[in-house]
Amino acid sequence: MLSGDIPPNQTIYIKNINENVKKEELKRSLYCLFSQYGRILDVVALKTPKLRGQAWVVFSEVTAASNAVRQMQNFPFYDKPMRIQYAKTKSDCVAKADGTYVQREKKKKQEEKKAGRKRRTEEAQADAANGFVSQTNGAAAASFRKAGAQEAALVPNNILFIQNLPHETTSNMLQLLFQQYPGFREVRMIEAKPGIAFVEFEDEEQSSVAMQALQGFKVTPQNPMEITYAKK
DNA sequence: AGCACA
Repeated sequence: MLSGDIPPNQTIYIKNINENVKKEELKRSLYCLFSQYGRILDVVALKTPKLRGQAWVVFSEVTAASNAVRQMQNFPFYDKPMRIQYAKTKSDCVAKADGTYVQREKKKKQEEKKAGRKRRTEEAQADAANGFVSQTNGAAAASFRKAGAQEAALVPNNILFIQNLPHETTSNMLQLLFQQYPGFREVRMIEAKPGIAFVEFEDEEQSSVAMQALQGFKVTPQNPMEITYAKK
């Protein structure tokens, strides 16, 4: 296994990230890219010498992390294939949620105490969760798997590409949804290609906000919107 | 290659 002996974790660790990408943009792009696998609780990225080129994405479910590790493995992200593993330790934000969080200073002492102890239950739960098979995949990953690793990287831009719409969707319906977000310009649909649409914003900041807000929005119960950035 | 939470 590429992920080695690291047990499943609801947080994924990503390395080989293009170091030229600014921290805030990186976080936003990771959020957009991985939100198709489930609810994201946090994205951590530091640009310190030791930590640049790496990031952590914290999911609310281990299953989401497992799908992300498998399906986004080697995804060309800003021209570099992502290398994804489970994180080695629990993220602070989940420790805070489950009540096990301790301050960074106290943590040292606690490490020594629990050195002999095992964490069987936690690992067993994670393994069980890991057994599930993925069901829904977002558009970016789908086209990535079809096209293979030579596919262009997903680059944030001001135009969103919407898929999985019911065929009866009209541009007016989409406009109602997207115009509530600042910077909205227009919806474009192509008669010959039902089920998809392009939504243009003034800039990539604003398109990203709308993407995050409406990602997975269920137009019908069977039609969660799959939103990616349009190819340039 | 590199596993943190400023």
